[in-house]
Order: sequence, then C-alpha cells, then structure tokens
Amino acid sequence: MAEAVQNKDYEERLRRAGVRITRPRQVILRILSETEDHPDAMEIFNRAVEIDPSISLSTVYRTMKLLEEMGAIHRHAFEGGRSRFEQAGGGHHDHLIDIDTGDVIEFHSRKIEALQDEIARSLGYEIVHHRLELYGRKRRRR
Amino acid sequence: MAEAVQNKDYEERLRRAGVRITRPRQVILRILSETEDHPDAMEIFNRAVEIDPSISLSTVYRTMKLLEEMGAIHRHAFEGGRSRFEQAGGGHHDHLIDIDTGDVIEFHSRKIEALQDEIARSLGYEIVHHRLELYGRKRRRR
DNA sequence: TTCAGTGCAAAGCGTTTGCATTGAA
DNA sequence: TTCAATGCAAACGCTTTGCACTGAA
Repeated sequence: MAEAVQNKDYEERLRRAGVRITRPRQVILRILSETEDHPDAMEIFNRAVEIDPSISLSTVYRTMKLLEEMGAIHRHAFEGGRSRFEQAGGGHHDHLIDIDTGDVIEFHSRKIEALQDEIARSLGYEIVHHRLELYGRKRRRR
Repeated sequence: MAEAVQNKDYEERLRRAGVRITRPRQVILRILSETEDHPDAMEIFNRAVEIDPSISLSTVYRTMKLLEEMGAIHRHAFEGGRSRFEQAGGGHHDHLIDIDTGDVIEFHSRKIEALQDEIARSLGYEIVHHRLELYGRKRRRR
C-alpha cells in the first residue's frame, strides 16, 4: 500500500513538468490522492463528475496518460477489459485480485522475484518487467 | 511445449461434442495442429486464407471460442491488445515473452507455484488461477 | 494575449453478434 | 431435408483523437 500521496505533491510535479493545473486536473488529482483502491477510468470519471459535472471522460483518460508518462501512476490490465490505475511510489509489488469483488491486494515476494530472474537467465533472457497476478477467492473460515 | 496435436484428435473431440466438421474448421484445426507458436486471431486468419480464401475472421473467432470452451486451447491476454492462442494439453506453464520479437517461451516453476499458494493462503485467499508473464530481452552474448 | 487543455463527437481496435444464406449430416 | 455454421456488415466496449472553443499563465 503506497502511503497516501498528497495531491499537492502531484501538483508540484506537474508544475515542474511545465503543465497547467486546470480545474479538471485538480479534481482528478484529488481523487487519486484520496484513493486506496485500484479504480478504472470510468470509476475515476464517476467520482470526478460528482465534484465537477462538466468533466469529460476524455480528460480522465488524457490525465491518466499524462501521469503514467510522468511515472506518477501505474496502469494495470487485469482481467476484465478495463485498465485500472494506482499511484506509483509504493515500491514494486504484485497483485492478488479477489474474483468475487474485484478487490486488489498488493504483495511482494523477494523469493519469487529471485526465481523469476533465475529462470529468465537460464533461458538466455533478461527480464525487463513482469506481471504476476493471483486471482482468488476468500477462504471460507472454518 | 505441447507435443504436436494431430488435427484428427481435434476432429474426434469435436465430433464427440456433436459439432459439424466444416471446411473452415478443418482448415483452422490443421493450422492449430501444425502451430508451434502462440498466434493471435489475425495471424490464424491470415494462414487460413492462404489455404481457403473464403474463410472469414468471424469464423476464426467463433472456432477459437468453441475450442476454448471445450478446453482444447488456451487464450492469453499478453501485452499488446490481441489475444493469443495455444493448444491446451501440455500441462500448466507460464510464459516468457520476448519483447523484441513477440516470441513466447514456456516455463514452469514448482517453487514459484508453491510460493504463490503460500502467499495467497497467508492473505486468506485460495488461488483460482494466476498469470505469470516475464517480459524480457535476449541477453547479449559476451 | 497565447496556446495548452478541454468537451464533444467521431474514429480506432480487437472482438462479438444479427441475419440471410449455405452446406454437413 | 434440416438446422448448425458461415460470411458479411454492423455493433460493442474501451480507449484515443480531431477539432473548435476556453481558460491558465
């Protein structure tokens, strides 16, 4: 879990990148900074519209792309079609997706990462990035 | 690498499932049985058209869906938009994708699988399925 | 004042689907 | 003969883009 990022931090980064801090962007940044989950564009759009009804879905997508290129957020293509976003900055981790609720739990395994490197090396490859997603269901308490 | 599957095997399974062995299906089954790689629908379509120019892309998709539902093939959503297919039956494995060529290398790690189960269990979950994809580049021979 | 950013509608892309026709059994 | 399967074109779901307008700097 990335520690909550202040939207001021985002604004600061954007300003430094020479980007204008417009009203729609303020709204989206605020949503992202308050977000603990992994929302998709439509979800972000819905939350944004409640704050400012004039915001468009295109702007959400454009802003996400901007933030992604700045390395401020990560985009994930979990199963289900839509891309889902999360704030960057919490260090590398993988995901366990609850197939009943869509909830995402982050985890990290140094051991698995080491094994991945080992496997890639033995196949003559160098890993550039990877994707490890566990799709599961809450274990019934017995 | 799944050992080459004879298209006769596919035909047999399809017949038992009560579906008609049409000309387009024969063509697609032949392509799949001769395939060593992980082609996408368009790739299969292109190969099919060379054998029978009247085949349509819809039929490729419909046939892939049919085979998938029968458990005869697996569909993978690697990076890059298009779904890619492979024959089922080679036992579970994960994938290393060459980011320069798109080539796919299959691998399996009992250790990684065990660690995944352990992690899921410790988070109170039961894994239904997972996705482990390594995206890499051939190591420069030195 | 200027031009980056916006909303809107349209396009793009991979995939699916409705429908009239065809061909396997 | 019958109805499952096909080809075609249109629709779909998510995402991107062209364009004229707007508002941050």
